[in-house]
Amino acid sequence: MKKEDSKVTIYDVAAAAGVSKSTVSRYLGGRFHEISPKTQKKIEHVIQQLNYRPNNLARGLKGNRSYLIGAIVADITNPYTTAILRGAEDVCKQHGYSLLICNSDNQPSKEREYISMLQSHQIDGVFVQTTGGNQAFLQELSRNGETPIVLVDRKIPELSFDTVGIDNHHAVLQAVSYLLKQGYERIAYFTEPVQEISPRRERYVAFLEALQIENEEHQSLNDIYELDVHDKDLLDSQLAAFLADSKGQARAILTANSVVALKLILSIKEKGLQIPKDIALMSFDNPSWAAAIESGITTMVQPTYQIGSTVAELILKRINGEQTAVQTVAYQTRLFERGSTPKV
Amino acid sequence: MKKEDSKVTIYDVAAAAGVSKSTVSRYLGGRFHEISPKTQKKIEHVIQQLNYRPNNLARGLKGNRSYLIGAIVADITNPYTTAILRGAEDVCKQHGYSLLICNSDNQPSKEREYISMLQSHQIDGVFVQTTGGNQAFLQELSRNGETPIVLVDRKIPELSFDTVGIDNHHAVLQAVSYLLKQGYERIAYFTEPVQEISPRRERYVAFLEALQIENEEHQSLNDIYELDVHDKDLLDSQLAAFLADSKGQARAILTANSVVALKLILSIKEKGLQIPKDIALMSFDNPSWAAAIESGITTMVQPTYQIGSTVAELILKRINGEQTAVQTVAYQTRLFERGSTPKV
DNA sequence: TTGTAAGCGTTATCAA
DNA sequence: TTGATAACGCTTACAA
Repeated sequence: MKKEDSKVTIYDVAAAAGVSKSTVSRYLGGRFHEISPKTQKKIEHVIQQLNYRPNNLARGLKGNRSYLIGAIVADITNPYTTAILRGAEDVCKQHGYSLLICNSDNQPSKEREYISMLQSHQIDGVFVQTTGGNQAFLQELSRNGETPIVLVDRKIPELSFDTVGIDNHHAVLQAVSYLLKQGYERIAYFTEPVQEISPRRERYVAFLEALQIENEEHQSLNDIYELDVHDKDLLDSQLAAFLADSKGQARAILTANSVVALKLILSIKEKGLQIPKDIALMSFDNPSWAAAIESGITTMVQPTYQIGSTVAELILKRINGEQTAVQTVAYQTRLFERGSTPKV
Repeated sequence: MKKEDSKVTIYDVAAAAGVSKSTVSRYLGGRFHEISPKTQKKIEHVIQQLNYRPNNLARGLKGNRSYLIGAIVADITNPYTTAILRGAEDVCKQHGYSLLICNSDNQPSKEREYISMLQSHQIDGVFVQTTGGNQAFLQELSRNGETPIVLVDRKIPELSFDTVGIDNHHAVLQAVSYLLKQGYERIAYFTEPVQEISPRRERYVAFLEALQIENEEHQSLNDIYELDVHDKDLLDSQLAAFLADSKGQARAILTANSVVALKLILSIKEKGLQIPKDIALMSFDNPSWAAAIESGITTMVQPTYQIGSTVAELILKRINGEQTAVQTVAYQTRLFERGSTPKV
């Protein structure tokens, strides 16, 4: 009944079925036309009996495939991230792949360590929401192991990797245009440090451009605030500065993501102000709580699940040898209007 | 300069350094006292030069270690889950282990498939927030491969696995006692279907008990509502039922987790009611948005990060052969008072 | 201190 | 339709 030796191998199956390893291997590989129906039945039965599971390590060593895909994300506790992972996971599972998930915390050094680790595990592909600090390592990973790499959310212009994200430029234009149309005279943009992170930069640039296009009077650089979500004092003072400067105007804030939005909401409430009466608010991303705060927070929705599944599909295609040209997929966003941005 | 052959192996390093594979292997294993300083330097240099990374598949095949730990969670998009993963990840990384993350969606069939998959990957250990439907599979995994298994959040009484979670009984007593002390006459408990999921059952039982202990008048079974977070109509009608039944009383709702809380908040708002004026609210877990809704939602905080890191530590201990008795770690929770449960 | 050789569990190439 | 046998990249006796 119960095998007491710990691991049952292909050899045990072969012995029990009275055939050779090769035949069992053929069975495992699904090459049934090379096996007589009788032995096939027998092997099937023995595998059940022994509860045999092929060893992926051995399989990978021989076949140069690990059936592992790496995922390096900036912050796994961000709902944007998990939604993407969810999409990727479904596709991977469907194709027999598993996800090795790594959290870079936006630190290039951690990202680098994880790249190494993933390389050791012989991952068949990887997608990374990059800190931007490891171009050489990524390039080497891609070149040396021919490992397909897909960038999510954040581009690296210098490297030609498949990239999946949104049309940031268009999204910001749409957001600003909407806010202006709602009648806001003064619009600020609150973002995490722009640095060299592409979506942040694209949104930043687009924001400036949007104001210029839409309304000549808004050509002020001062309405962009870079903040660290962990530095509450800085956030508070920046909010205060904007409030002071826009006194008496119909004003709105656009935030670069939901984490910034949440911090800002707390700060606004602490100041005893109300959304949208005292200040309107709109945010990128569409966290679950967006509908539940005040009369709802208007958001710019990214198709996160689809981004994730597209990423996985691209990787799998490359793994399976498809040689299409490097591509960038930019999804359109959707403006979800809620109570935080009423007409003034 | 640039090796054009894709993978550089231990053999390449050996050749380039003019030594044998064994010597390089000794270097990799950190057994420096068995190598002359000169060759050590040489190997070190060559490894740098060639950018060599040991192949984990080969290493694992030989040494019977994959340096992989599996994580089967119910829902990766739940902030409770990601906080735990975050804790586990930090510990794993520190010890050279990587996390293979699997999302069961609370479906036993998916959980089962993932158990198989993880087994194939020869994971060195696994932690699972189990659906409860795969006891036989878990037991077999544990027995057959001697793979350490740790249960998170949810127990399986029949199986003797290390388990990490919170003291649900105490937490509920504490919550109910607090609400009563705040002056609420009528307290309802909203939970996802209790089924055989241990924390749900424990909280359920504790809730009944708490009412009996604290206040004889509350001995009504009717104030427990089981709902499916995807069935909005059901939730709406259950809320309506409780509201109708408790008309005129000072009333509060305790929710079993933050997902339920959020759905409930939406439903309450839709009905045009206010928190806490019309109804008080308190929830298990402490999602980031708890502070931002209305005057804040009072929560029962679980030490999620610590739960995650404890889980990983337990697994690693077992992997490293520590033979301590099976243990259950139950952390205490902390009541975080906010505006949703004022004194009446 | 170093090298040789066997073996980990597979798959793939050959013969039979 | 099957079965030997040689890899895959590494670790680990055992020799030298």
